[in-house]
Amino acid sequence: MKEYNPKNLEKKWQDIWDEKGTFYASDDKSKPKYYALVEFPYPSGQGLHVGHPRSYTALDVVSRKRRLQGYNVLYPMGWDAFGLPTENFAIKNKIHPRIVTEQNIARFKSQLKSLGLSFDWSREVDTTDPNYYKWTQWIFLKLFEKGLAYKKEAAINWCTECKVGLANEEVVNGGCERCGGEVVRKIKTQWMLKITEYAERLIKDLQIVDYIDRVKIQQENWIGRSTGMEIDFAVTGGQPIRVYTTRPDTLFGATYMVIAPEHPLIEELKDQITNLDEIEAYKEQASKKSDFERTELVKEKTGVEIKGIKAVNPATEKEIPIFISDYVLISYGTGAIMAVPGHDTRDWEFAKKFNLPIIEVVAGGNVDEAAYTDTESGMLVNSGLINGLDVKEAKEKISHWLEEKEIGQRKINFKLRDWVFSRQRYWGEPIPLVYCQECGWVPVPEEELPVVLPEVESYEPTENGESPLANMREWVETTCPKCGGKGERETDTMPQWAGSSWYFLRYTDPHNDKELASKENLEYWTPIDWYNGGMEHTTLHLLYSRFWHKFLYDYGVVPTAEPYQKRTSHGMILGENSEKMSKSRGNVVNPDDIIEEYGADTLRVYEMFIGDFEKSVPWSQNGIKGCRRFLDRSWKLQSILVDGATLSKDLESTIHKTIKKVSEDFENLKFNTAIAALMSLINDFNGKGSINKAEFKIFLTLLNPIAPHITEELWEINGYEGMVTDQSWPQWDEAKTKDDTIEMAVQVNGKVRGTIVIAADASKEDAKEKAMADEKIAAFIDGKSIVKEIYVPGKIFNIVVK
RNA sequence: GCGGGUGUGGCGGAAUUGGCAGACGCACUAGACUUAGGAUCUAGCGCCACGUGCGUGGGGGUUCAAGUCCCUCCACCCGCACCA
Repeated sequence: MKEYNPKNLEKKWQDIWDEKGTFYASDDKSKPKYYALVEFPYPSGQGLHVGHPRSYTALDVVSRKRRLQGYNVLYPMGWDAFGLPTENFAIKNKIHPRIVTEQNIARFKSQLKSLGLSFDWSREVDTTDPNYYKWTQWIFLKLFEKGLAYKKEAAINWCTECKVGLANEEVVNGGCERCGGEVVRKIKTQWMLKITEYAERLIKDLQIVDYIDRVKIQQENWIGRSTGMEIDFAVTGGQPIRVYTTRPDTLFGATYMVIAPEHPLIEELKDQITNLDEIEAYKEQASKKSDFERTELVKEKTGVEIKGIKAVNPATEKEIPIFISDYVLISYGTGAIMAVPGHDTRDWEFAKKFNLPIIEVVAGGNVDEAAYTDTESGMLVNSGLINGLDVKEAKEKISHWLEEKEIGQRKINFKLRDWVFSRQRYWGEPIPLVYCQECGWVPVPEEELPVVLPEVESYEPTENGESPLANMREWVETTCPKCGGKGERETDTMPQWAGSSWYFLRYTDPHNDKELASKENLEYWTPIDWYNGGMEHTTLHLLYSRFWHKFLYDYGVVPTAEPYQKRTSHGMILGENSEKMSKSRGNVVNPDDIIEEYGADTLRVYEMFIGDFEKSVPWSQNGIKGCRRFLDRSWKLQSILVDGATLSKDLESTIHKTIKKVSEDFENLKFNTAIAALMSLINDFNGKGSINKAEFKIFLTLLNPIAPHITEELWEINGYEGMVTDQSWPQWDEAKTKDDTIEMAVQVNGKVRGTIVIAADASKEDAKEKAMADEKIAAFIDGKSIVKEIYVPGKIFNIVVK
């Protein structure tokens, strides 16, 4: 028997698969299709992380199994290659981001190939390829055409030292990550996409897809639909302030108002405000904080009363003070709230600090101690016309009253905000618009796409916060496509999310230069049958891509309302010390090293066996060794291999059970227990001392999706016909998975006191007879009287005694 | 803070969804083989006070029966919109 040498045999099979195009999806549409998708990676300079293969191997297992089941499988891979780290690396090392990207992709690709993943490499896509981003730009133009892209002022993080716009991640403790300089929020006009227009459908259509619950819940909460009221509060000497509240029932308890520091009211009423200096100083301070910092409850509430103006509570008709405070965000609701300290925790804390009156309007708690926020029980008090009602009734009645008086209207609100789509960066898709003094923003004609990124020497940020492209006057200055006059190109680029919002469509027809993909191919391949990816993409990537897909559906480009039929999520792989793997922690494991030492099959088995697929799990070098041992034992089965075309009697039932277990576990992300079942099967083979060819064949086929190289090799050297990839998935006979006799636990007063061997369908009488015959069990019953007997056939027999 | 999630041996985990807690693997211990062992094989392996004992983050409850259901408390992890 040859030795198991993964290094040689894995390369051998990878070359064979490549040469034969074994895993190319066919465009022959007569076969049933299966589209499996994993998130394409950002090809970072660090190379592949051991976390990547967890997801990729999982759906590789599913894809390989589907092929054996006769499906035409599309399992593609590509590169989400625009992005900040590449650009920063390029600036720092004076290499063009194009070159950096190419190098990183080459590295990633060779690493992925060495894992033996069954990707269809003929359909590889790269978001930075002009032939690809042509269509990203095309989609943007369609969004623009339909009025879903618009310009709006929005805040960016601005480093006052480097004079650069920063990503949130580049802001560390309020300072610039690179220079430590002060970071403020600077207002810039930015392109926005109206994802909020799709908010309702993005929630509703979660009902028609099969996503794991926590993904659905997180998306729903992120979209944050709430029903409430907008209510106008009169202001002395000015226009009324409109607030949004989900608790109109507490209106009588509103003892002051708070507006966000950015609220336009301050500008409007600045002539009447007597402490404008103080207000401006507070605004200045607030501009330095992110929304996240501002809403943290742990910190002390801050704010300033706006002196010189007052609001009037429309229910009590009392004058109440108006504050500005940074705990109210301009981006949610109307940017102003009615504060009800008795029944909102944040308002309560603010009221305590500024000594404002707290009025109880829902009885049930103690508003001197804490805000009473319960909406289930509790009755309205101190509330005029709604006294004595419960919260639900009160909401209805006060809403009606406000509508009649025309000072309030019902309003559905979303936490979801529109998508800030501009970046002042070089390494992204140019936004294909031209600004003309005469015509305004004009789209670049479709036939002129792609608008290619200009190749230049310097892509460093500009002094004033504009994109690096703004310095490239030759590129910027153009003619207006509409009137032919002078025009200037938009110099902001798209965020990295753009390219990843539709990449899965391109895989169906990656070389098409007429459309983003042909109708026939989209009809055949979409929707994606199974999409696996990280939980960290649940609220952004997943939502953005669903939004684009729905837009394309409305536009008539794609045939389905939802892109992904099924979505699952894998847990993170942590370092051996249970902390997140990172260079700075020094706990990074490089998959190349594992493949070098143990082989790709061992790494694949390990990543699938390591633990519950959906949970995060620490890396373990010892665990790797155990998985290599499993493959060694699989290899050594050859030494006990004998002839035989049918399953031997004593292994038949075990094998059928294992086929069932493995088949089902692969469908349910339970790769760990599937592998455990295969390990047990090996133990059974070794226990018996021999394995025949029919049995070995099934074993190899079951193991193949997880460990494809070793199984092909064993298939070949033991004289089986063809390749494992040409076989069909084994079937199990349900009848043969059922045991005739079982060992049943017998309990006395709920505690197991012994077991009996009994027919699976035995009667209670049989069970009792057997149980009483058992000395140990009998001893526990002896001298006591039987009160109750619970017999659950096939499961348990419990005797209750007194 | 808001939203989501997770707590089971020394470790990763399993448990047909209310029915024998600890499958499978790692680590460890003993033995075999061996010139050798970080190889291989065999056996053992939750805890202790060794009992009709205890045990699934803590406390309480429902049930003949609870890791699983209910209440409550605690700890940890992930996301928070310009990282991908």
